[in-house]
Amino acid sequence: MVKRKVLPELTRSEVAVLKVLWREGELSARELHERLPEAVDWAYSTTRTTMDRMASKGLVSKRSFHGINVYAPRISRAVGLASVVRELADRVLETDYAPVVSLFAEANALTPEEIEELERLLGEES
Amino acid sequence: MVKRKVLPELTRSEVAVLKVLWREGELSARELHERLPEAVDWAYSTTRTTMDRMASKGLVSKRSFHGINVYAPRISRAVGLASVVRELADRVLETDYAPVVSLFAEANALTPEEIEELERLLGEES
DNA sequence: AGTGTCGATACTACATTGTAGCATGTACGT
DNA sequence: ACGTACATGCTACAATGTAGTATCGACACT
Repeated sequence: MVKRKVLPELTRSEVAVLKVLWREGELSARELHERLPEAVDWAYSTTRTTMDRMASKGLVSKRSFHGINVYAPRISRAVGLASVVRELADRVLETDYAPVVSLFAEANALTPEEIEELERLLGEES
Repeated sequence: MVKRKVLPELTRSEVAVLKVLWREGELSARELHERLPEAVDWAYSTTRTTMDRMASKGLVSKRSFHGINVYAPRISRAVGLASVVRELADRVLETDYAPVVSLFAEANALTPEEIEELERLLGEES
């Protein structure tokens, strides 16, 4: 039995949000919105909608803290980035995971443990 | 004046289709459908819809040849890949274009000319 | 010649994602 | 007690993802 790897399929928007949460931890919608990179030029309400949908899907947790909602990632960086790596390697580059993992490892400053998990998640192929 | 670089924003589906067309040239919907990579697991009608929408947007040309429609790319590999590189570098990795371009150059076996154009399109930053 | 089959086309349909606005509620300063 | 700031829940609409149906022409068969 293959124990199907259920790496989530992340949209571009979801990756953008998760990246902030991985870096900063639990945040309110407003805080997250302000920390989104420049390239993500959303209206605040767009951030809100995106985060609520992500909460419905289980990608982030949502809890009320003294009246305001705070969100935290529910998938690890390794899992999230593995998903992006797989998508890129399989559908765009059609190449091995290895060089893509290297690029991500450098750019996202992954720890050795994260890199290891990432490779494990990808099925340690090549 | 900055001569706004109008690299198109390509969806994942569009990239998948373009990749086939860049490799094979002009194809009918059926031919293209059969040549899509395994990872793209569409019904034939999905391929049709996607291609027609791409034709409407000007990403591919569509002409009737002896009764059947054939499609050809309207943007070069350099332009298409530059678009993907930019998206990846800006929104996911938040890093320079250079290492990403390298990865793409290798995986997609770009010619030196294409690499050059790609870098030019990205604004030869770092 | 009439008819069934096959592939191609045009058209329609519905869910998800991208993007954003509005109405309402609550805390806080004055 | 009241206005001002945000926060929240809801609604909306366009683009994209994904796919089905109706129709039509070419060709084989009877």
